[in-house]
Amino acid sequence: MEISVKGEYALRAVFELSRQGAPEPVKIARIAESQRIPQKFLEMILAQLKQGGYLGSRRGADGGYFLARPADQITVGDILRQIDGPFQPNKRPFENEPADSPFPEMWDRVERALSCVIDRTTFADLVERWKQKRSKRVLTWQI
Amino acid sequence: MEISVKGEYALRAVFELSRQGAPEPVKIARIAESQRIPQKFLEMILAQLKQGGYLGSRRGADGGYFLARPADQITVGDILRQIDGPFQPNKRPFENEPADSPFPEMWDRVERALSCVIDRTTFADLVERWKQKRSKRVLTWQI
DNA sequence: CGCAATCTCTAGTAGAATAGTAGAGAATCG
DNA sequence: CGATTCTCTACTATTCTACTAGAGATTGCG
Repeated sequence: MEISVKGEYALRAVFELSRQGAPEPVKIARIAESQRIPQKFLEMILAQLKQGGYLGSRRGADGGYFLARPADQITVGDILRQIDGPFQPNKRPFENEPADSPFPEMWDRVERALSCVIDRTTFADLVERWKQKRSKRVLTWQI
Repeated sequence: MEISVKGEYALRAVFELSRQGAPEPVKIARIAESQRIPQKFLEMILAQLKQGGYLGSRRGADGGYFLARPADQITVGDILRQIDGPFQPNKRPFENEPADSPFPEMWDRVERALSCVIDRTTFADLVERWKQKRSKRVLTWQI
């Protein structure tokens, strides 16, 4: 019942790209710096996200990574599953469990409850909430 | 985003004790056999659950483990947290994250969604569902 | 009491996963 | 060309997971 650091990094990286909004590529080094992620580790993560079809990239002087589709079409669940693998606690260790075990049903409930959050939260949502929070902070700061 | 095998074993063990209903202690060996859990591993798990106040035990000839409180007052969440530790993906790696990060709020939502299932499901519920399932099976079997 | 059954406590361990690091290679742009 | 940046392969220290081994402490019974 843990989210890996790698998964968390991946979310932050995609959030960073979503926040820019611009279609220009962002360099790994900049993402790493602004989100405080070890750069070499981030390289692996971004490659994995590209391979999943969520990011695109360009090499060379003005290269970098960018979203492969709009931020409102990428969910938190997409990214977590791409990085940490599927979340299915149910069909794991017990091959020969009795057919009337009450646990698979419960795991289904858990999965659905979780899905309601992570598969419905897009990065556009996250950016919007972030903007709202920031504007509040600026307001109170001004008073 | 995984449940450990140890956690799953713990759930099955407590379910086994709840199913009996009887206040007589059940031997480790029997729980291990009927739920197909390595006995020595189960010993550690049961000790941990006792230490958490969920189980009681008695040594000697007719010894064994038993529920320390009624099955409708032990939840799946209780057991999972006792074995696998608390589920809080939020306050983990980023000490110096910006105050306007949108992630802590999202992790709160996740935690609440999860809690709605695991902290509301008691072992009495599980036993009841199991009985229902079993009676259905018997019925169709009889037709 | 003596003894068998059972829980309890300490220690160890093989293998996998996590969270990285290092460094050379390939593409892109001016 | 050559500087910049992504890309690919390989390596590694540390921790975690899922166990196992064996001696010790309690309890109930005859």
